[in-house]
Amino acid sequence: MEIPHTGCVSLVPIFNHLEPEQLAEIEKVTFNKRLLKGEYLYLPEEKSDFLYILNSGLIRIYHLNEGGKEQLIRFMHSGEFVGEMALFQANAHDSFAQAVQDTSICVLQRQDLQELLALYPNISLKIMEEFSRRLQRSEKQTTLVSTEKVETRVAIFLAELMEKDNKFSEIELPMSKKDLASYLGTTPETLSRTITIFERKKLIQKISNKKLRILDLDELLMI
Amino acid sequence: MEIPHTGCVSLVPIFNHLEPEQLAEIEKVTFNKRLLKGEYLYLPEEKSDFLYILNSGLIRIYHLNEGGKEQLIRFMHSGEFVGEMALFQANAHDSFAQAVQDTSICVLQRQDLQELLALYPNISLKIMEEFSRRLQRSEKQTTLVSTEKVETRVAIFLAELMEKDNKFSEIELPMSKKDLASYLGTTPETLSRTITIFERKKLIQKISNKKLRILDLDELLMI
DNA sequence: CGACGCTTTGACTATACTCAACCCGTGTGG
DNA sequence: CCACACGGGTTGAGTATAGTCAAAGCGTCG
Repeated sequence: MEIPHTGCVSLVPIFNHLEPEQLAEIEKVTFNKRLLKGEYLYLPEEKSDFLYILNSGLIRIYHLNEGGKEQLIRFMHSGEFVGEMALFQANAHDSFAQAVQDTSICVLQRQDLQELLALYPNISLKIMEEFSRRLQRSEKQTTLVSTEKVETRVAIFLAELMEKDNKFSEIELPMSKKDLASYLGTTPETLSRTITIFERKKLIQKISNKKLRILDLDELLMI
Repeated sequence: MEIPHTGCVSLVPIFNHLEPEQLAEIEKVTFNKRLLKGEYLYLPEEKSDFLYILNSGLIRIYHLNEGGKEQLIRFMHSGEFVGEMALFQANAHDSFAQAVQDTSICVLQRQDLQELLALYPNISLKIMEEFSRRLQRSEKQTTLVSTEKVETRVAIFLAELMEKDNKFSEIELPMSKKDLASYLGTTPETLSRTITIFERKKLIQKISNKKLRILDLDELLMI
């Protein structure tokens, strides 16, 4: 399952300021791990001593509340890392990390990472930047979920997609509606109804299951 | 307003692994800032090049949504730091930081901090640990707010207070009910009603405005 | 083709918000 | 010292919002 020295290191943003020779050093201490669709990278309460960096594929990170309800935290894309909870903090994390496609991952051991950090302090800066981004995003998400109604949350989400991805005002939902509902702190039923309402108001237009056309961005953001 | 070399550095957790001589070095580049109750440490969109470490006092960090509704993010207590958004990330933050008491703060400039990080890599580890904790807390908060109903959120909050602070099952609310409502993603009215319901059910007992006695922790957590 | 899971729609209900009134404690000024 | 204003807190009534449950449609994969 684990094959050393796989060459994924050069692709990783947190290392992209390093010289080729330094990357080669890092290569030597990384391992590769592969997950099939549906398999888990880790489970809550697991004690894990690794930093995982996603090479290719896609990982879905979510919480489960007491009642078994899912809360999607985020997706992890190529180049992003996870596992830091276990590395920098005694506490176990409490999330699930599940591959939604076949996935390839760089694995770095705690010990090796800590040596790297001492050797190349800029790696720390990169990691802190990423943390900072994630934290900011997470705090914003809490604000959205707790102060805005579902319609507004959906509208904002669509508008943000639009900013990244605005080919002819067409956007593609980056996840299933079920996951999106969970991410936005609502249910699939309510999400579905909300999208239908937007369509009736001529704000958007369904193209296919995952694709939408934004007809009136300004009006959408007024909601 | 800003008085250099104030001696606050030795109290700061992220530096507590350093030697006295090293602390003295850091002292030289820190400044002290004082805020009166109600004053702001920073506002959203402000470009700030500083790391702030709270020496004494209390700071309230919150977001404002489009409609002007407040979302309390967290309180910053002695020894905690803030300002990292501006330091590690190009983006401006989007929160307000307001003193709720008279407050004294250590200020470190970007440049100086970066030099310190290069010199003492362990500081990075401390900061990452703290980020990690904050991120975990924030993601958990999102989950709570979006998957649990208000009763449950309040119950969990009280139970967590109890764990820290369980002198004779008496707990003291660490903030006003107004702020607590915002923190828990609800309104003061609903929070008030919820507490009254708990009291009617003999789960808790009001002692004073800020103090409660927990009568039945197990039952409370069943909700 | 059938099974499964995701999605949509409908009807009903629970939950929590809004608005308004009132209470209470504290601090200020006459 | 009292009166009053102010902000926080509580209570009530009415309503909006979104959740639940159920059924049926749709797509995809074996």
